[in-house]
Amino acid sequence: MDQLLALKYFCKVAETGSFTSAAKSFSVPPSSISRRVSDLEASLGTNLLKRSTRVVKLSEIGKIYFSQVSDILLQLEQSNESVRLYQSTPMGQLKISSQVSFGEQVLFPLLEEFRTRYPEIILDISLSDALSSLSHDDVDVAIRGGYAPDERVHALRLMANDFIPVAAPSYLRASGTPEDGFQLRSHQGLFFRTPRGPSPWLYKQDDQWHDVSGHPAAISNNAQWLKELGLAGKGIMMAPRWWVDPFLQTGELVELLSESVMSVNQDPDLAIYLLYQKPRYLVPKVKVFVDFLVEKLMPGTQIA
Amino acid sequence: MDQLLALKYFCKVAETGSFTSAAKSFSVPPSSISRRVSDLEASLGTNLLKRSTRVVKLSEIGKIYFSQVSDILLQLEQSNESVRLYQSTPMGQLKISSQVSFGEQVLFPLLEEFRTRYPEIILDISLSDALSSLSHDDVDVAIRGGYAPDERVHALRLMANDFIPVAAPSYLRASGTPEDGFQLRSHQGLFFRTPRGPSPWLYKQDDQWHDVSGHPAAISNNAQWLKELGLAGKGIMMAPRWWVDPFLQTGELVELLSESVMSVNQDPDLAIYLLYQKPRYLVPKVKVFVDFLVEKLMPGTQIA
DNA sequence: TTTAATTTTGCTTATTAGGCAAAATTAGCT
DNA sequence: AGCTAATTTTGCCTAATAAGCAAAATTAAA
Repeated sequence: MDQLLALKYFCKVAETGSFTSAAKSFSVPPSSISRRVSDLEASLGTNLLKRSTRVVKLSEIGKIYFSQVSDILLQLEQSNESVRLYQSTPMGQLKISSQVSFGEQVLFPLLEEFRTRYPEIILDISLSDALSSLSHDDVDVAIRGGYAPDERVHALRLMANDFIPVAAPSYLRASGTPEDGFQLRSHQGLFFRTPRGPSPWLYKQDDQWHDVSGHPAAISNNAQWLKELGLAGKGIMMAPRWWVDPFLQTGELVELLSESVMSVNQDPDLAIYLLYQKPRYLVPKVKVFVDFLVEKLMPGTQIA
Repeated sequence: MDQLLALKYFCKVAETGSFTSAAKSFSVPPSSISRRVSDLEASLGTNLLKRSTRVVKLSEIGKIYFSQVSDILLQLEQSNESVRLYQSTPMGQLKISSQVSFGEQVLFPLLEEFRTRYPEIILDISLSDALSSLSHDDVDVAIRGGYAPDERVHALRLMANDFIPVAAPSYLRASGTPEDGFQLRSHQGLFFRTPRGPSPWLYKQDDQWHDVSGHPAAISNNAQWLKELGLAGKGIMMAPRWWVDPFLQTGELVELLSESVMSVNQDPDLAIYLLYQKPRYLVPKVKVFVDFLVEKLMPGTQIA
């Protein structure tokens, strides 16, 4: 028996005092109402209504049951409504995981505008360079360098992630400016350690990749420290263009070998990806965040 | 969709963290659980669960919905339980309607025991000689003189209701003791007025009924006043034997023409009936009251 | 990478609600 | 008091939907 339906029918009969009018408001024949209410009474083993052809009144226990059940139905309707609200307006906790450096340099400056635009969204940002799969961790969206992972996940290419060799003018004055990729091997290197180990310096010549990593002067997973070392002229470092761009502008760092093809990875399409789960029903808070990042970082782009 | 079933399934999945275990506890195949929960999610347009083959976790809105819904289900179960309690133990308001004289003389002395035996029943006694049909008035049981009415009503014969002519010794000394039914016509009469008019005195001779009503000395629907007049020797009165029995014992009233067949009604089976509705599901409070009256007034009798 | 537990899907069967018409019930009218 | 008309209930059929089973898909863990 569809008990909830029976309860709705019963309450309507109790409210209107008539099976016929209840039937009208549900657009079903009166016989349906009669049967459902009878079933309900049978399942409870009680008479909820005192029937007579003209007037339908509640029995003593029917009155009690009605007052409780009508309240319960109201609560249920409110719960359903709150879910619909959640699905129609951006709200709730939005858990974002991002690479440390991207988060610090790109993401954080944007978030204040996001927060004022969607005050009902509570941001929960985790910066980490450990790659966390969306499914395991309790994360709504993740921002990662690399390439598109499995298919259950939307991957949106936010921006290129080309690595270029850079050094401070002071270093170049002291150690010389490399004119060729292979010369890098004799230089001091500041290496970023990924979870898969220190990123090598790769140099492409005649469709062949060559490891041209210099002498490690420092290795760290903390990009900020490496940047400080680089600015202090302690060595050459391979860094994403977007990350060192401010220093290239001021001349605090200089791009090396701009004519050559350099990378830290043999995959040609290194990029920053925005990853989010692809559920049957997309949650507004996620959608507006994705839209927001597209708007800010990929102007003029349509999301798929 | 049976939404309530879906909600129960969903809550069980949320509690156990597994479709399979939920399926076991409902003894249905896991596919049923899966489908019902999917339907529920579709009807709400949301993902309540984050599924992965090993672990099923609640989504953000799923957590909220679950906490609300599980409470609602609990409330509903409590309401159902309270109905079952009502159907299994005597409780609630018991509305009794009775003839005035029967109520005063027979019923009231019994009720204190009933009240102590069933403290959860709140008695609501209406004494009236107007015959109220059970269906119209909000009455659980009615006690009426007469004979069995329609079939939707249980009629239990509580006791005989033979009317006998009585008078005070003082009256008989002053006006003489009638030796024959027809002599009553020359006597002073104290008449009880029923809703259908004053009750006549009927005398049966040779299978023929004769109206032998005396001169009306007083007519009233108030039996108490008539009784006082009778005790004061103001006339003869036709009264139920059970009503005047205490005075016959003390000699304050004397039965007349005990050899003759007298009545106030041509129906032979005048009796006091206990009437109560015959619903599909008998309510305990009514049942125990009926049983109680049978026990007290009809010792050794089985109720039908 | 393979394995094994779990969920989902495709199909059929069984159950249950809807729908219509006729019968039964009864409040109100004359 | 009997009749009328509105209402509820019942019988029977159809349509919708949940259950049941097996196979496929998925994925956490070994």
